[in-house]
Amino acid sequence: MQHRSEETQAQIIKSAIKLFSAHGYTAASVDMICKDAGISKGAFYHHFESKQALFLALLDGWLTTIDKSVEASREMTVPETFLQITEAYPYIIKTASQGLPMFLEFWLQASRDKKIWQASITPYRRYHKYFTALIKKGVEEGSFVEVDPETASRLIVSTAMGLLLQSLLDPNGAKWEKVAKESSDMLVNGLLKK
Amino acid sequence: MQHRSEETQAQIIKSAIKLFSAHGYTAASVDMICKDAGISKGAFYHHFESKQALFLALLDGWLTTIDKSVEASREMTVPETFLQITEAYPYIIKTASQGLPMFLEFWLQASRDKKIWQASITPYRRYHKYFTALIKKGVEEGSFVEVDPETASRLIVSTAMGLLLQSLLDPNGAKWEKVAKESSDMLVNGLLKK
DNA sequence: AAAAACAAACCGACTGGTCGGTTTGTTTAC
DNA sequence: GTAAACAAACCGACCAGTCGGTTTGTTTTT
Repeated sequence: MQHRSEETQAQIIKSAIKLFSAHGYTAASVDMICKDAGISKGAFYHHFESKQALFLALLDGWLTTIDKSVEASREMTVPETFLQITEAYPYIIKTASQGLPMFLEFWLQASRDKKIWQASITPYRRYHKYFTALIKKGVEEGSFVEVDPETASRLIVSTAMGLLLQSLLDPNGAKWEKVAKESSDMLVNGLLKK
Repeated sequence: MQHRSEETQAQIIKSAIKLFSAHGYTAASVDMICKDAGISKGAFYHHFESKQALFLALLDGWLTTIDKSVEASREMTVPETFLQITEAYPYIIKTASQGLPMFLEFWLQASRDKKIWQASITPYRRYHKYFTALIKKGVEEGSFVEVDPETASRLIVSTAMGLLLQSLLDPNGAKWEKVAKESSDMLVNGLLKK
């Protein structure tokens, strides 16, 4: 009986991502999600306590994905890590363009909803801390120029987010993958010691 | 009767900004806006054709504000303009912290609604063009290092937006005014020829 | 091995309430 | 007096969430 249950839950999540992205958290109704997932409302409330609980589950899944990719880069040296991130940008842009409205939705909900805010802010601060430590290590190693790791971390994250936002607003306004690659090159070049 | 009418309209807009920011476009109802503005629904629909029309009016007003500040910097030299922007960051951060969810709301709605998208994308492209031309001029003048003006423009806008976003998510997580100042210093220093 | 007992998964009609928008009637200004 | 400005009652559609009942699969008993 477990297999069917898992499948249903996966289908709900899949439809939820699709519909929250397309219409927003408020506008995407539970009825819509159920219809899209091909299940009943009863099944929905069997798997999730509330609409918000589903949203939090989505957030959790998304964070797990990021955690995995961060974990994967744990073994590398500092410049290697940054090189990897730089090279991953086009891929991120490409894949994020679909999930991005969803990401923005998290952001917006977090700024309004205490529960969602707390679920968002902890991992955000954790990533920031990790990034800052990485840069600090790079500076201490001598592979980076002397910068304030705290600020540099915020700057890098800002760039990534800003580019994603722009690519969301105007997908055909520029070759975003190219812009992303060049932008991060500019940033990293300014950071790496020659 | 014109005076009272203008006052009512101004009150509707004021309440709309407040409530759209606080609850989002969908969640902020016309009833809520009317109640907050201290008017009736009849008065609302006398002044605005629809909820969306009000939203577009808000966008229009916001764009006019930006236009004015861009116009004000038309007279300056290129490095002067950038210096001004750099110094304006703390002010922007400070004032935007309340209006930012509204700004994000525009973004999100634009990614879903054709009408709002068209009202957003034209000025966005115009600003980008203006910014690119500014950097190009700076490069040609010799005051900037050799960069692709297109990319540099996107990068600068990205940084600004990313910082605003981060400050929205975690207002007390950092001294954002300081981070903004330092970040733009980093960027401009990398751009200006010494 | 078959029946009985059980529990998880699921269904869909229903509820109380809210939504954007309309209609109808009243007030206010000129 | 008449037209713009506003108020209030109202409409059908839709919302998140509930609930009594049904199906489906597993475990226990015989």
